[in-house]
Amino acid sequence: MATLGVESEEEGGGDEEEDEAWAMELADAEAAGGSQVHDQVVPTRTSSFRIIVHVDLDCFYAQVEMISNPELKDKPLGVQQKYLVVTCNYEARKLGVKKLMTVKDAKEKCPQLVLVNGEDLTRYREMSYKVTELLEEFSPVVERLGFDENFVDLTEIVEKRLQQLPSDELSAATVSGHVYNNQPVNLHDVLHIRLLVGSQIAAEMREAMYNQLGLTGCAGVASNKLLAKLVSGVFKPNQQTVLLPESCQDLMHSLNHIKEMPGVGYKTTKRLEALGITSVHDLQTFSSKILEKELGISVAQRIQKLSFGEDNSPVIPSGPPQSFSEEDSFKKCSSEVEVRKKIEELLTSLLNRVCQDGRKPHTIRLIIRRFSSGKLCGRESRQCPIPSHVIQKLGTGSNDVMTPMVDILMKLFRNMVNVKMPFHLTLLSVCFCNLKELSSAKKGPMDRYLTPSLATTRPGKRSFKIKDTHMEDFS
DNA sequence: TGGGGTTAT
DNA sequence: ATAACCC
Repeated sequence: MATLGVESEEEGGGDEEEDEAWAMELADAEAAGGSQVHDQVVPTRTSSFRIIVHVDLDCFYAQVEMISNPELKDKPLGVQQKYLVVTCNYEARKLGVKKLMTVKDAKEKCPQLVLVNGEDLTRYREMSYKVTELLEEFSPVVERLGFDENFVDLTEIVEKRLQQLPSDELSAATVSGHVYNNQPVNLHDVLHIRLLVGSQIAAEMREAMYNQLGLTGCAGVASNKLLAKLVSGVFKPNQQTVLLPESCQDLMHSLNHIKEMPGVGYKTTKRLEALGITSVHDLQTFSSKILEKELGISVAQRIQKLSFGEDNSPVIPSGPPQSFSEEDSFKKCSSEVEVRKKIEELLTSLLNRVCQDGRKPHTIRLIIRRFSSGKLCGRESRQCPIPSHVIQKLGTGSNDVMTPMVDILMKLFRNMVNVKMPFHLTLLSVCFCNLKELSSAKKGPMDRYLTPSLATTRPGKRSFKIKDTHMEDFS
């Protein structure tokens, strides 16, 4: 349990109280201090100040494409999905192409634009996990955000490096990359020193990414995830920036609109605007009570703290994915025959992926989007458990697992859509989730005998706090 | 407007 | 099962 630089000690104290103290510290960034309780030294963290790095690859899909085909390197390149240029390299950006521009607009802006199709994510996904695995070598605490971003909690390795560093070398310590605001580093300030060491590790990470994978990216180093993420984007392609605590408010106020705050999405932005809140300063100074009544206590308290640059959310190791899904969107799909055909395509790719992963999904889900329906993003889904005899066949490759799966999905489909009435779909997606290490036989005491020591819940994921309720197959 | 992902309710 | 968030 000794993460985050806690000197764990076993004084025969109750585990339960230790867990409480631990959870408290996670929840409250200010709860530091060498509190002495009952003449027993409670894990005294020097401070609860963490060192977090956010690593953000430059135009990731475009980079992968340029590695696949080096002839694209010096040309303006866009990656296309359906009618959209989802990302593009910096050559293309110079010529006015933006992310998520329609192909039509992009070609108008930049007739020389070279387009490659990026609807198949396989190579991007594979490269993405190579990056995460490389970062995990520095510290196992790596959280993925999409395919091209990772957070790493550097607190522990920074401590280790400082302990190994002779004091005469400390005065020669230098920051790697930019310092936000050009703020001077104070070598007598322990927090500055720790961030500075963090910046050096960030530089090593970027070097390793380039040398081993050929990828460039940005990094931001700060005391929490929010700040690390915001500061990583300050100097943009292939550079890094560290934020010193004194410049935190400057960074927050550099945002021109609350919608630029990670954690404040489309819906919340609209509701905040309705309250007259548009800037970070507006949000900081708005009545907490009214905000809580308007957005609910949870969202209100979280985003208002975010507006001050406060974020106590831990870096949660992502581990292997929780789900695998494949989508296809189209102008029109309106017959059962077409639906079955699309489902078979999606399933073919998914079965390959699930087979490679090794774990077994115990739940399958079908997602659709109907035409028009006014709603943006109006999706509907149905899910059900995968029958155990089908699960068993999953790894074995040869047997026909396709047919029973398609049958299940078509039943889910008919449960959602009345096929006797006309319908018009614009998207189909299939998702495998509820992944388990082994297809555990039904249940009962024998199970523990046959598959010893294989926990069904993921280690690392909220391992504290959850009391380990033993849940049996639910979906 | 894509093709993915996550957690909370 | 949906809704919010992230890329």
